Amino acid sequence: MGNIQHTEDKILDAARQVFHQKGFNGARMQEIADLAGINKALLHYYFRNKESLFEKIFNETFAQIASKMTEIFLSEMTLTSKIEIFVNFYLNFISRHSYIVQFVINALLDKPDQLREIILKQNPSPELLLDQMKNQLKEEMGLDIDPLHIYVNILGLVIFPVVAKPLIQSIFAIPDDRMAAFFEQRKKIVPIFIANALKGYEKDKSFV
Amino acid sequence: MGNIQHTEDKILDAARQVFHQKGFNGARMQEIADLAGINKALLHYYFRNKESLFEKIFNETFAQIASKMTEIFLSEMTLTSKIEIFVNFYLNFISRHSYIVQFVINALLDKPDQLREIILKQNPSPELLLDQMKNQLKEEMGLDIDPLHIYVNILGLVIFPVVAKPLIQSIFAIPDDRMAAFFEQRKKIVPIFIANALKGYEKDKSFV
DNA sequence: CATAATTTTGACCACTTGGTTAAATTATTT
DNA sequence: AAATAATTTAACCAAGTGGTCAAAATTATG
Repeated sequence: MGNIQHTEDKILDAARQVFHQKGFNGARMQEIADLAGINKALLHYYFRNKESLFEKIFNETFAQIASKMTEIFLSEMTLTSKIEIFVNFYLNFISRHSYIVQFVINALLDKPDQLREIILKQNPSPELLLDQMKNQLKEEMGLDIDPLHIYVNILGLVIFPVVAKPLIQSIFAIPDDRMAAFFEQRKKIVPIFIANALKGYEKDKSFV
Repeated sequence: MGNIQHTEDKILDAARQVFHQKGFNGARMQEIADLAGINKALLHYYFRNKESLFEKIFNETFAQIASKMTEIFLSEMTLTSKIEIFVNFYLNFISRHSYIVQFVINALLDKPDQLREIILKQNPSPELLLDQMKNQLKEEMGLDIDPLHIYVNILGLVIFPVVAKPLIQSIFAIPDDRMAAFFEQRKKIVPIFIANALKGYEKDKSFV
């Protein structure tokens, strides 16, 4: 029947799939059109250009992963629990949608300046996240560390392995099944790793 | 004059610069030629195509960072010292050559399959690195953990922040000088973070 | 010096790609 | 039903890109 909702959704579904798999540069407008079962001109009828279509997909994707992070870290739990839940959730999420991490990192490296603008528009509440973590570090563990370090460390431990996976597999010649087991182990090892690390810092000494 | 060494080196210098800054897809053969002060046809006279030129640059770049890592971790020191030295060296190295990390990650995401082949040709000694770390974990700390986790954790803590830098800066609206200070702090915080983490694991309990 | 080999160049080509245009089809309004 | 608006299509275009080729310039060789 060619109502708008129908066509626009088909386009967004197709664009999501292609952008996620191939990134901005690798994606072809023709491929998105084909996948949506429409003409390339119609694609430009609905979305002015590649940039704007990409921006839409990037926004929803980024919001998807950022919102869960915000939800967990703004909830009412001990910091240790939050970290354990966060790590578990993301390692699970990532193992089912590994392309999403690669998609975001790829976009990040490809067009950091455009992303800056895009992300600023989303306007989440980053200060809240920092304050909350800072308080919990101080009150629950007696630590005076810039909370940004902790966030960055957590994310590095979770995200980096996914990005580096192909490299690691090549270098150490690890078969797929052992690699899957490796990522499974990380759900146990990483939260302990972080908890230990925090426990070990000298109390009441500033690291900022 | 026009001896081979001269022209070929000029090409490689130009290619290195352009590939490092813009990655494989972003690089233009014309730009490399211009930067080398030669004709585009001459570029193809010396290097069959873009792929082979890129491969050459990637190889030397990757070897450059991998060799230092091998050197440190195969040396005769306690594991704790190695980690501290490694983290310090790489945070310094990266702060002066941040594009190199981005270049490798970018290549990794862009063409993981080609990289697999390229890296396999380099044939370093990854098993040695694993064995050495495994022994030191066991003998110096009484830990029975897959050493790969530790390497991945270390690299994640060092590399991820560099890749995510623009994202972090946007989200938390951090000015350049505070960001530089942040990376400076990491030289102190990260080695402690890792050392604490390892110290905290229960002795003689297997985590593999 | 003449001839061959090597290096360098300008012009050119095939192909990809994001984007446009004018016409055709379908839906909506009067 | 006629006119107007919205949606869809086929054909086309301009710019960019990696790569080629034949000829010219330079260098090496007998």
